[in-house]
Formats: sequence, structure tokens, C-alpha cells
Amino acid sequence: MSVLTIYNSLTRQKEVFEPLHPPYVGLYVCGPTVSGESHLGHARPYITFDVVYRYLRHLGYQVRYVRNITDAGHFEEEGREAEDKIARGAILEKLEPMELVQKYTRLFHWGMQQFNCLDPNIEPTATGHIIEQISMIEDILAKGYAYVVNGSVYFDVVKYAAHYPYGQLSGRVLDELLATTRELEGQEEKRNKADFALWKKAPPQHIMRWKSPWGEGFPGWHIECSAMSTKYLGHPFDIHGGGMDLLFPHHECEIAQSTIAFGEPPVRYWMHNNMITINGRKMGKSYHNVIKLTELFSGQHPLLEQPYHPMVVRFYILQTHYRSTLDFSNEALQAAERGLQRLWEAFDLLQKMATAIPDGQALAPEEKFSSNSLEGRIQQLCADCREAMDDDFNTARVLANLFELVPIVNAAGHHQLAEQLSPATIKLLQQSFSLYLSEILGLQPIQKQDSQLVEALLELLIEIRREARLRKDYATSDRIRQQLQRIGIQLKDEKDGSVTYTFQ
RNA sequence: GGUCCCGUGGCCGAGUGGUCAGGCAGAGGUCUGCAAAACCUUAUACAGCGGUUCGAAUCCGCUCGGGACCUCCA
Repeated sequence: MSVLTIYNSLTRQKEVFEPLHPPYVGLYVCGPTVSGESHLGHARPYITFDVVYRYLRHLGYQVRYVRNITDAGHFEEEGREAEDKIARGAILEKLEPMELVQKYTRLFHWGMQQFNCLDPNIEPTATGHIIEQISMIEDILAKGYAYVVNGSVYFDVVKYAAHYPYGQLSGRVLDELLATTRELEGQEEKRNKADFALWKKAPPQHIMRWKSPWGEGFPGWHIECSAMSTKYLGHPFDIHGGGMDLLFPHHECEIAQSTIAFGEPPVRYWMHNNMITINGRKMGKSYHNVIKLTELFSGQHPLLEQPYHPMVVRFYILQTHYRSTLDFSNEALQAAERGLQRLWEAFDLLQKMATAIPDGQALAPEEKFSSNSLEGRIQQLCADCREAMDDDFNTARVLANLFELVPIVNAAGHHQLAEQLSPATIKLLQQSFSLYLSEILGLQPIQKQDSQLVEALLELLIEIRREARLRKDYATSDRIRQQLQRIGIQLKDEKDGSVTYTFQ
């Protein structure tokens, strides 16, 4: 039996995963900033960590999955900036911050549902935890690692670095950060460039503001995750995940402020997924290549040749290891679309084969086959799925294994296989597909809902066509098939004389 | 400029020092009234140059190319 190993960004190596308090596991993932519509880039971390969550649960852990919603900060609705400048009265038109946040939170949830991501157990909002953030800041101030300037509070990174290791996670060296020539706005209040804001004083026009011991303002960009993860998962907790772009400064800041506040580093395993790129470039506002989820699913984007089903995107993402960059292209997604269909059709077939097995036979004793026999190979491939998942969630290898099983399944199901598979092996195949494809990787069939009505109508057409074929009236039979093809239904004459269909 | 990562066949992508990745697209075949699907067979590969080794796509060095982070960012 293999054991789960996780690549820890902090130590830059794979480590055996041992939860602090088994069977409980605390999992915190940095959630989206809901100031705009969710995009393709959001798909990667949340699908990645959905699989992490699913797999940990499968291993028997009781996971508390916390994923925040960042709804504090300075928000403007996308595309409205220019408008705002023009009309003074636009303030009336402007969405209430809460309204904006709710709108995009709902859209985000919708997107996650499309991807079949399980809900986190707790989805805390930054605005809902102002008190926790303030008290954590007070704590850091009391310990002497932060200072107040002008109604804002900054974390003293230089002092921190003198007593604690700083920059370990992101490989940063403080002196180099301080030597950076880059000039940024709003830096003048800081004692040092590397310091970061825990609390910011709100300028008069700022619409999101809360009372604090330092005046009206809003929390800094890093404190929410520390305050909320600790509140719900304690300290330290097991796994903290997020995109690689959050390594610095976000997660580095989290480590520093939590270390001061709680006296120890906050997280035991740091996990970071790599970025999605488009034509080799990271997707980002500044590159003007952001594809929103609504655009992705509808195909309404200049870079898209067609709509892509959420499951195709999920599958495509899981076909790459989460720590590799994933380049986006129409060609690759179309290949994924076909591949997923092939995988799913084999799974369907397998379900039918498995239900055809009488109950008693399914419980046949475990047989050991030599590894060079067909059944032995099947056992090996199924077992390797477990190994692959244990090897830092190598979903790509799991899928490759399942693909290798597809021809075997198809051949057996279509009676094209010389030898018969034993009921136990068929059951093993069915269980493996169900477990990995559906339960752990969270994939769902892309086939459109075939309602009973559609099914009945199709049966009728198939019956008419069958009669036509018996009369050798191929004009009629081909016409039925071609017309159905045109509306997206593919008829297939199976070897045994039956007719099956798939939706495209 | 600093830090780090990557470079696998037409495209996408796993991977370990010595044996097949896999998918999509090709090619040939079987089956079929014809299709489709399925099955079988099959070409093309590890950026370049050195080094370590009995042996390297896999380890080391250099070169070239690409990317990420250093700023909100998934």
C-alpha cells in the first residue's frame, strides 16, 4: 500500500503526508477576489484542490475545506472606470459594494458548479471577519512587529527577518528586496520597501470602510487569509493551497504575520498549482487575454473556435500535473473533448457489463494473475491509479492508465476479445473507473440529458429503420441515420445487431 | 537587474538512469449493405554542445530558446 506524498512548496520536495490530528485534515485554499467575473484562470486552482479534497476524503480523512471569498478592497466594476470619471452623478448608478460582491460571488459559484467542484465546508468572507483581522493586527502590534502611520498599520518585515527566517517559501532574500529599484505608489509611509500593510486608512472617497482602533479603513491584502484560516482550522493547520502567483508576496506575508501572532509557522504543507497560459503567455488583465468562464462555455471569445463544455475543461486541466504550466489552445481542448468522450463511452459500456454480472459472481474471490497476462495487466493498471494519486496527485497518470484500459474494455464489451474477462476483473474495472473518473477526478458525462421522451422517440426511429434495413430499403435507413446525425445524434449499428446512439 | 522554472514526435502531454507512456491527429488492416464506432498493426522524440556512467530524454556544466515571480493577480 502506497502512502500519499505531497510536494511541499516550502521545502521544495515531496513529503509523506501526515495530518496533525488524524483523521482530521485542515485544507485552506485562497479563494477568488469577487470584484469581477471568474475566468479560466480560476478554473485551475479550484479544480486542482477539488481533486485534493476528494482524494483526501477518499482516503478516509475528515477534511475541513475552507476557501475564502475576498470581498474587501477597492472595487470598481470592470469596464466602468472610464464612465465613472465622466459623470459625477454616476455614483448613483454605481453598484453598492455588497451588490457587486454578491453578483460576482454568485457567478463564481455557478462556475464552480459547472465544473462539478464540491462546495467547501466553510467559505468565509473577508468582510465578515473584520473583527478577527483587527484583533490579529492588534496582537502583532502588541508584540512589536508592526507600526502605525497615519491611520495605517504596516508589518515590520525587517525586524521580523532579524529574528525569523524570511523568504523561505518564495526563495526571496530580504536584502535583494530592499535593493529593488522599483518605485511603487503609496510606499512613502513604510519604513522599508518590504513592509506590507495590515490595515489601510481609507481615503475620503473610498466606499468600503470600517472603524478600527486606527481610524476608518480597510484590512490589508494578506491578513484575511491568516485570520480566517486560523479561526476555522487552528494553528498550525495541514494544507494551504493556491496559485503559484500567490507565493510572493501573499503567502510569504501570511507566514510572517502568523508566525508573530501565533508563535509558529501557520502551515505544514504548502501546495501551489501552476498557471494557465494562453499562447504561451500567462493569462492576465494586463495581457488582455482573459477568457471568462461564461465566454469559455459559450464560445463567445475571439480566441475561441467553439464552446467548451465545463467537463472538457476539467478533464483537460487534470490531464496535466497541477505543478506544470498548462497552455491553452483550441486544438488541445478539442483533442481533450474527443478523449473524454472515448473514456466516458468505455465507462458506460463497463457499467452495462458490470450490471450484467450476477451478484454472486461479482463477489468472486480475489485472484492473482501473473503480470504478463491480460487480467494481470488490468490489475496492475488499476493499482497504479492509486500509486499515481499518492504521488503528489498525479491525475495525468491516472487518466493515462484509464486510457490504457479503454481498448480492453471496448474489446471485451464488443466481443472482440479472444479471452473472456472474469467477472471479478470486470467488477474491478467498473469500480476503478467509477472511483477515479467519477468520484476522485469528479468528471461527469458530457452527454446531454436524454429524457424519457427523447429515448422513446429514438426507439421508434430505430425500430422503423430496422424494418427498412430488413427490406434492404437503405435509402430510408440512411436517411434516418443522416437526419439524426445532423441534429447531433449518432446511430451505431453494433456487431450483435443492436443499435446504440450517442449525443454529440 | 534579481530569484526561480521549463524546453519530449504534427499538436497536447506523463515519465524512470538500462525495457511500451497516454491522448488527439496521420497511415494500413478487420468488421459492416454503406457509415460511424470499435478492435489490430504502424511512422515520427526527448532544444543544442560537452561531461559523468558499462549505459542518459532522465545526473552535471555550458549555449540557445520560452516562461513565471519581484506589483493586484488563480
